[in-house]
Amino acid sequence: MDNSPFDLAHQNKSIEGRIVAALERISQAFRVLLWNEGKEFSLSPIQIQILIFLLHHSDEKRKVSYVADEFNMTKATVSDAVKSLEEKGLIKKTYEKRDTRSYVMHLTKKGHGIAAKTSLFTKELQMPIDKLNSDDKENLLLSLIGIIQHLNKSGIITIQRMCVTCSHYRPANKNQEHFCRLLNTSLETSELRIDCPEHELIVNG
Amino acid sequence: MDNSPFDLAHQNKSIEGRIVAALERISQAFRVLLWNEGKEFSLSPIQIQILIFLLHHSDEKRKVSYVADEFNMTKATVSDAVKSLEEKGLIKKTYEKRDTRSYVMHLTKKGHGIAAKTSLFTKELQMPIDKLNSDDKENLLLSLIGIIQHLNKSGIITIQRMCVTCSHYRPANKNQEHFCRLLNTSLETSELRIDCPEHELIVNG
DNA sequence: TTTTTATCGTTAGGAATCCTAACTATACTT
DNA sequence: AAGTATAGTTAGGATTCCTAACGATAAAAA
Repeated sequence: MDNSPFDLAHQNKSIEGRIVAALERISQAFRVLLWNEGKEFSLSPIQIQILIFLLHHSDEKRKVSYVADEFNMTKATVSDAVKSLEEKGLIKKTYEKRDTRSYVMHLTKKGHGIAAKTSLFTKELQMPIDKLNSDDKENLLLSLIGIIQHLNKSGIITIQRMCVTCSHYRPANKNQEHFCRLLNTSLETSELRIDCPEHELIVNG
Repeated sequence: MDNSPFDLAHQNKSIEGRIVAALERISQAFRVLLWNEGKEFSLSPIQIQILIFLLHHSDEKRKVSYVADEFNMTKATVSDAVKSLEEKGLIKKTYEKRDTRSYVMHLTKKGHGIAAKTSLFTKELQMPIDKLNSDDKENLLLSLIGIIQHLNKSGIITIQRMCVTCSHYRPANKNQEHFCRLLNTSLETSELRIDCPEHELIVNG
């Protein structure tokens, strides 16, 4: 049991354990940044996240169920937050004829303004990344993509829209580049997307 | 304004923006993992985090104020969680003679057991990291350390105990290795710590 | 067509998060 | 001895986040 890859000593003393610890610290930072940003506009973290999400995603994703999956929360939780955002006049609900059970959320002018401002909440994280050299950035991105992919496979992150899980994507082999069959172009490593609007999940069958 | 490093297009289209997006996803995963883990033992995320923290840190850090700083929360929030942990019989408070205002938290046997189990909640993150090659791991660790260092400088993360902010540490230059003056040994990149018990903050002046 | 089943979102109830502000008690300063 | 700083608590409040039960609509099966 002592040399199990997951024993405590290992978690603390191995480089893998340190990387996890570092990621944990950074994820704390996100929470802090989100909280700070929230204070300025009297918004909760989830409320801000929803606003920002609406800024960048298309109608079929602007629904309670999708957002709930996106943020790994229940519909009830999202419903609460949406209610609050509506009362504050930051979003509007638009019901469609073909299915009146659900609705699409839209940012109001005011909501759009706040979303645009708060979407910069990650700038403190971006600054040190800017300073890395190109190779380090590529390695970092690839490593993180690998981690997310695994988290996705094991069901911890239910939704994502990365190239590497997309049916349009063909992976890089030796002497070969990443390729997107939808755009019909090869992709640099630095162009691999984390959140592609055209993402289509690979279906096993 | 369009070419500002922080405009929206940049955040989405640059590699830096993608790295941030990836980190954001991973930080969501931490929340999910913590929540899942919590369900098993009827513990909230912060309660688990405190238990795990107690598992690895010395007496002078096992106090409400320190833990509050560690997790970037107010003392009130920590006080609540501690109260709950005490009621559940997972920790005990030990008052010291020299200062009866504060106390040191100790894990009970039961608390220790749960802490040990829940401390493995990051194993899903560790698995994909294990698969990276050594160079990638080192680069990843270094990149993350740089990010944390910046977050620390700008006051977002108040406490950390990394080599690179320690008074015992001498940085690597060309042809030179990282060095710890306390241990009096050079350090491999893979040995750089994120949470060193001997950490002493560099004091300017 | 009618019934059943599935899906969309809401509400209700509850424990916990997380804050600010005011408070008690102890310790340190002068 | 008085004033100031620090440790932790409590109270009050908005929000998070859950589960469970609930209406309403839509899709599938009978």
